[in-house]
Amino acid sequence: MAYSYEYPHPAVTVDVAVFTVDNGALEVLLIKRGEWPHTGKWALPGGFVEIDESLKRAAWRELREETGVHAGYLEQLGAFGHPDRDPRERVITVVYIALVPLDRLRFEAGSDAADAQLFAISELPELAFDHAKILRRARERLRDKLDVADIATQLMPAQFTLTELQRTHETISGTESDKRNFRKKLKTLEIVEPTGENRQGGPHRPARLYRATRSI
Amino acid sequence: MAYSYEYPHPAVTVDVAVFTVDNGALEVLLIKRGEWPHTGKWALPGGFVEIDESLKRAAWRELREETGVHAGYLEQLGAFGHPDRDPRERVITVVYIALVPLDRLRFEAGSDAADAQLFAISELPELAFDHAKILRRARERLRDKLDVADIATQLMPAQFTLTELQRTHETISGTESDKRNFRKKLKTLEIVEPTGENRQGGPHRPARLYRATRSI
DNA sequence: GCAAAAGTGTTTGAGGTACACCCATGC
DNA sequence: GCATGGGTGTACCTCAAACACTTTTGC
Repeated sequence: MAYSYEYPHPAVTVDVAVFTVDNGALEVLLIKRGEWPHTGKWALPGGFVEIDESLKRAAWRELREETGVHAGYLEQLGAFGHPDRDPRERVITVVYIALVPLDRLRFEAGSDAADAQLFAISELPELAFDHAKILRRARERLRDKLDVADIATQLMPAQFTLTELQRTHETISGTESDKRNFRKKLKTLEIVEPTGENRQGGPHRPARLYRATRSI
Repeated sequence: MAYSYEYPHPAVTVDVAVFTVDNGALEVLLIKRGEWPHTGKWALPGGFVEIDESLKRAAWRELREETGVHAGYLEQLGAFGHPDRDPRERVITVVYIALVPLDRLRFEAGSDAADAQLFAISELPELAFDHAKILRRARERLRDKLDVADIATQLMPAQFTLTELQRTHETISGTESDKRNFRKKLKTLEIVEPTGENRQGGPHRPARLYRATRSI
């Protein structure tokens, strides 16, 4: 008990909602808790903020520890601090949203590797703490802020079909769009370009593969 | 030194950016600091989060203490936690944005009343801590999220002229709009209605006064 | 040959933008 | 009577939405 203060201080953590896309479906990385409280439930990866570490740096550290990723999209969602969200002590958490293409995710490398798993955002398991509420807010944030260009550059794997891009956009925005209108819009935006390769995905015409144009 | 922890804990504060509109100009409430650090500089009103108090509740408390206001628009901007933003100890602050019509502001009633003052957002004084950065982010948030309906219902006084509403919208959005187009848009939105009164403001035709329609 | 997804243009309507003059008042 | 801001309508253009058929493959 080495650290004393005149007034009570809360603990501060960062939690990271790592989103990715698999086959047009939006997924989030969760860790199965091995300790009390909420043993056996799933939770966002996270941990305590070091005393001389900025919030964003702490978020990067957590992201790197859990996924091996050390670059990409990382944005603060906000602070969550209901007094009894954690039964151990008063814990205020600052939540970040990370977007990582599936083919750059290496969540087996994390320390809690055995119990890390991707879940479709539409089929979440029972979540620890207030993480269900946090994920609802994270999803709202994605819906409001993420446009097709962000999805193509930040969230899709290196190569993808236009239908996969459209499915992802529909999942995130919560709306359906017309195939021809969607592709027409992509032409004017100039955010994707064909790779020249095709992908065969079943008993039908092969789909042309695209990549995000690296502008910036 | 009554409160001890096994690991170092940061202090957590809430700061509130209280915005209002005076005569079409966007203003923010600042408090002149009387103590070290940053003595004499201006700062956002704020204070420590009580150990059993939610973040939002702490923001309401600060808002009430400084302005007497206990209802209206209050939204979290985010957490700011650079390790040396405060020389006393590690302090992480959670910032809230409040919108208060000028005619409901009673900032004389606050405890630090003598040194509370409204400043036009375009003419800020030297600010304490990282509050200049915080206010830039707050302004961006208002620009991105606040539409004309929000301005009319949350930020304008009980009665206002359409030109004042337009000036405020232009200040917040950072764009200029055409008078006729602006008023045409207001008609389709149905967010304001005439009060029947006029206001004389100089050597010209009197302006009709409007109020926000209360349609929740 | 048939099931299954890929790919491809045109028409229409709504909403945003550009633009100029008369009105009521104080001095 | 003149300076000052208040108040009003039309034409055009851009962009989003609606809409159907042919192509390529596996079985």
